[in-house]
Amino acid sequence: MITRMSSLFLRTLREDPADAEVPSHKLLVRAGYVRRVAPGGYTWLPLGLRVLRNIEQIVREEMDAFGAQEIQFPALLPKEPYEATNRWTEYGPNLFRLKDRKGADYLLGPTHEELFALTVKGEYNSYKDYPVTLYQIQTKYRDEARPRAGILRGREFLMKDSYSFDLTDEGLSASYQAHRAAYIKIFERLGMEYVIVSATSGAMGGSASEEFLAVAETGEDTFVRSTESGYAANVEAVTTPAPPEQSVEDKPESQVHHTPATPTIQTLVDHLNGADLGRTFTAADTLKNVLVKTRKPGEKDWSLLAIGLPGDREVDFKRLEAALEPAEVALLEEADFARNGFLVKGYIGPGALLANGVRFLVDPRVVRGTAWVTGADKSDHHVVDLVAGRDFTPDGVIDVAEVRAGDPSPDGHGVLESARGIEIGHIFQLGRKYADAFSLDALDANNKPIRITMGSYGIGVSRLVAAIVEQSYDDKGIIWPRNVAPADVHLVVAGKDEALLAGGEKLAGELHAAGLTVLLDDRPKVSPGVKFKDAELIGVPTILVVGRGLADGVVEVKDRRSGDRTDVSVDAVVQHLVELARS
RNA sequence: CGGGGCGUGGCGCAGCUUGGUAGCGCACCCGCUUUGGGAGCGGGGGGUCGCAGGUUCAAAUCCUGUCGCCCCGACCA
Repeated sequence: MITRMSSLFLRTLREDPADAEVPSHKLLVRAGYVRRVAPGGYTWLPLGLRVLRNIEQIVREEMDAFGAQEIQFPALLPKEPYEATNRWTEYGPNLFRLKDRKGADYLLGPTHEELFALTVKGEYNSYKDYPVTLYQIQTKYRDEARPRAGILRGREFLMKDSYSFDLTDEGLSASYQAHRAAYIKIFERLGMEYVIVSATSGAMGGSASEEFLAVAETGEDTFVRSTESGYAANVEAVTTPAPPEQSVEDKPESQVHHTPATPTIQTLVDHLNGADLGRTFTAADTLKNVLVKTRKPGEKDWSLLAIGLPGDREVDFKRLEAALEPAEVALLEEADFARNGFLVKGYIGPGALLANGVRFLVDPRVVRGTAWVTGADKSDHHVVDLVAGRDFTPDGVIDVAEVRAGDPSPDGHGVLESARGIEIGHIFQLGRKYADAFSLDALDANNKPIRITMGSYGIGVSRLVAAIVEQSYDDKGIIWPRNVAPADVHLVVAGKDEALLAGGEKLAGELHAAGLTVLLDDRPKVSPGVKFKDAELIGVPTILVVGRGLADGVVEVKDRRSGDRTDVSVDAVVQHLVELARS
C-alpha cells in the first residue's frame, strides 16, 4: 500500500497539547495519531488506527494459533446476567449504566465473564465438548473516576479478553499455560520490554494470577524484581520471607519502662538509647501496632483490626486492601478511639488488644521467639523484651508492610529493586465462580454433571499503542517497532524538482510491488526540513530520502532509531529495504 | 470524593491586577521569493472571551452562581 501524505488526513502539531502529561499522550496527539473527544475518549485518526489494527492483528494471530476461537459480544448488554453474579451491584460506580426507552436497565460491558459463561452454557452440554477457549477483541467501558494519560487510561478502550473452559483443575492449568505462552509470543512480537509478575486477582476472585507489565516510568503499577534471580512481583503480591523461629526460654523477662513523651517510634528509640539499658535499639526493634477498621461486603458494622509490624515499616495501604479483599478498610477516627478506651494512642500494645478481643495480625517478621519493644497500654510507658509466642500470641500473620528496595528477595536470591510498569496483560485462573452462578456444567460419561472451571485472560490492546510509545521515543518523536509501525518505509521526497517526485513515485511503486507499505511524503511546496521533522515525529522505523543524490543514482536510507544514514544506489534500494523490513 | 490549576479563533498562549469592545505564535488561504533540517516578505479569512445572572454609560477584565476540563491523591485494565 502507498499512502500519499498530500492527501492523507493528517495534521501534525508543532507544540505539545496543553492537557498532555506523559510522553505517549503528547506524541500520539502531536504526530496526528489520535484526538481527544471526551475525557477518556479518543478518536483514532488514519495513522493511529493502522497501528491499533496492527497490534490487534498480532494478538489475533497468536490467539488463533493455539486454538482460541474469536467471537464478539455486543458492548451494550442487559443487566440480568450481571445481576446473577451480583456484579451489577458489586462493580459499583465504575459501571456505565443506561436505560432503554422502556426503562429497562442496560450496561456497557466492562468485561464479559457472564456472557462467555452463558454462551458456553447455551451451546455445550457434554464433557466431549471441552475444553474450549473463546475470545473477543471488543471495546470495553469503565466509568473511571479519573481517566488520565491519554490512551493509557480511558473510559472506552479496546481489549482482548479470553476465557478458557475446562472440566478439571489440571485442564485449567494447561489452558492458563497456553495463554501465558501466547502472551509471551505476542509481547515479543510487539517488541516490548516487559516483566511477568505475580499479582493479586482483584475483585473477580480466583487463584493463580500473573500480570504482564510493560516497564515504563509512567506506569501506574509498582513492582519489584530481584537483582539476581528472575523473581518479580507486583508490590501488592510480594510475600515477605519469615525469619527462623527462636527459642523463648533463654530470653530476658519483659520489663515495663517509663518512657515519657514517646508517642512516635523515633522519640521512643531516642529515649531508649539514652536510658542506659546496656544495648542500642533501632526502629526495627520496636513493634508498632496500627489500628484500622474493616467491614465485609453487606455488613453494616465495622470491626477493629490491629496490625503489628516492625517500627521501621509503614503499612502499605494498597497491600492492605489487597490482603483484605473484598472487605473495606479505613483508618480509625477519633470517635473510634473514644469508643474504645483501652486504645492508648501511641502506646498500644498486644496486651490490651488481645485482652479486648481485637483481632491482632502481625508482620511475617514477628515470629515466635522474637523480642520487641512495644506499647504498654498506658500513656508514657513501653514494654521491652516482649517475646512473641511467650508474652503474646497474635491471631495470625498479615503481609502488608511496605516493600522497600534492598529488601531480600522472597526466593532467597538477591535483593529487591523497585520499578514502575504499565499493565498490558493479566491472566488468572478464575475457577468456578461464574460457572457456579450460572450452573455451567457438562455431563460426564455417567451422565453426572461436572462443574466447569474457567480462566480469564486480558490484553489491553488500545493501551498497548501508548505503552509501546512510552518505551520507544526520543526528543524528536515516536520510534515504532517494525511490527506495529503505520508503514514499513517513510519515503521523503526532499525537493521540489519534478524529477525527484517522479523518482519517489517510482520507488514507492516498486516498494509496494515488493510487498512493503509506504508512507510517501509527496506534499508539494513543503520544505524538506518540515518533511524530515514530520517523519521523525511520526516514527516509521525506516526513512527513505529521495533527494539531490538521485541525479547520481543514489538515495539515502535513514534508521529512525539510531539516526544512521546510508547511501544506497537506486537500483539496490528496494531489495535493501525488503531485507530491512523482514529483519 | 479530597487538594491544586485552567476555560480567550483549529492548536499553544498573552491581555484581567488598574473596565473603554480582543492580540501574539503555530496552523490555514492568496501572491512573490525560497527548497537537505519545522523558510522570508507582503496580503488575507477565522473568536457569542465556557455558560447564566449582576454592577457599570461601558465587562474578556469586577461580583455571584453554574458547567466543563486538566493535574496530584483516593480508586482502577
